[in-house]
Amino acid sequence: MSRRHRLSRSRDFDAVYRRGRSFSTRFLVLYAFPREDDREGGPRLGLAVSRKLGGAVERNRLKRRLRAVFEELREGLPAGHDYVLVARPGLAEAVESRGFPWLTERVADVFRLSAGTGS
RNA sequence: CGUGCAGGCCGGGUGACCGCGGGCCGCGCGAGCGGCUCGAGGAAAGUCCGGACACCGCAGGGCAGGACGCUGGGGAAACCCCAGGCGGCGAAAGCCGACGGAAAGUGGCACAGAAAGGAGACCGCCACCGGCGAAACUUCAUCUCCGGAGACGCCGGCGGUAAGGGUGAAAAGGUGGGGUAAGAGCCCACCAGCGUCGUGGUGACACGGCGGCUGCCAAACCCCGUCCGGUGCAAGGCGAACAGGCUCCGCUCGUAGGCUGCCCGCCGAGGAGCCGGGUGCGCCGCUCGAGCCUCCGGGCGACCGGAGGCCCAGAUGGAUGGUCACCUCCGACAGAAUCCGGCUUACAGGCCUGCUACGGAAA
RNA sequence: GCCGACGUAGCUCAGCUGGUAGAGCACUUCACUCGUAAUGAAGGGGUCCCCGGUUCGAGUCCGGGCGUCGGCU
Repeated sequence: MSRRHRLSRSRDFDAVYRRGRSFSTRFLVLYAFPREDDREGGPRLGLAVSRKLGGAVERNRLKRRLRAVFEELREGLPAGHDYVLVARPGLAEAVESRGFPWLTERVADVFRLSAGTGS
């Protein structure tokens, strides 16, 4: 997942949080926001994994897996959108016990929610 | 071989496909593409010590404050390491120890207890003096009666003592003997501690002789010795962006203010507050360093010296992942953010070397 | 990443120079009331965050660990 598909600036995060819509499930919260200046570029993702989720190793591993999932799903997402995916407590343990395909499904769920409302 | 102890090391590997960050080279005006190569740890952690480095205009002196504390050595330094001493634990190998000074001063030792440290004593014990005492006892005088003195007991006085006394964490060196009216390092032997002299050792200290007489607490204040300016890469530098108004203090009397707390000393023309506006970005610092590996030499060792070789993460929303296969069952703690040296804490499993005692086996 | 503060009863906090832990609210019981509240009286409740060390003795002093909350771009 290259840099052009990530959110890289604090102001981008602020914009998504403040002006985007949010969708939540048991383990994930997704903020979605359509960019105004660039409607043709690919979707971009930012991640938020707080220290409540665990230590640095655990949080890094979780972020890698979420990026891998995003990479799989990216083709099916609408262009010109910025997303911030927030992990909720318990997600890391759930992934450890239920495996990567389960995580892929959960992320797909929350993205379907955002697509369903149409933005 | 098993248990125990010490030291050192590893802490997933191989292959396939799809991906990520840095550097170099090539192509392209450019976004980028292709190739090669490198890409987390022994603790990267906690941020507990010590530095390097940077800024605070120059860091100057003193006080205050803080840190450390057996000896010698190593090291840039250290709440670090090595060797040794002393003390404690263990059957041993070995392990642990903030381990200067209580004979400089101040202070504390609750409750209990007579007393918690320079007071000398509440009870008790003992000598002497005085008074009282029915009988018995000893002795003097006596023919006998009567009587005197002693001993003993009680009371009072003046002294001597610290052996003993419910207590307490701790009781004025300990144990035994002599000695005495009763006692006491008063004297003696041994032991513990202190001082001093001698010998050995660089030294801590050890051993021996002599001497006097002895509580504990400095992780209580403190004394002595050594060391320390503060802040921290969110330090700091360059660029980009914004650069308006009001109020108060002061203007060269070195005053306002600054140089971490105070004083001296120095600098000294701007300083403080409120509202508004901008930034919330790019580049540098940023990784070659008290560096790593091998060999040789010195040293018990920490370590030092020399030669040769190597380049070993530099991200900036933050890079190692996903899917598989095999290795009989693959697994602990855990992720660089300026960089080093240490300490401490966490850690499945496994390997190597040496040592000790006990058990077993073989020769 | 760097720097700092705190942890004591169910809650909010005291506890100075080490001597055996308290206050307010809350809780329980009783009294007062027809009943409740308020008030009054009595009472219960603590690994002083954890592990070591110094000391005769540690909530207090000294190390180490854990947790919580702040500040700095």
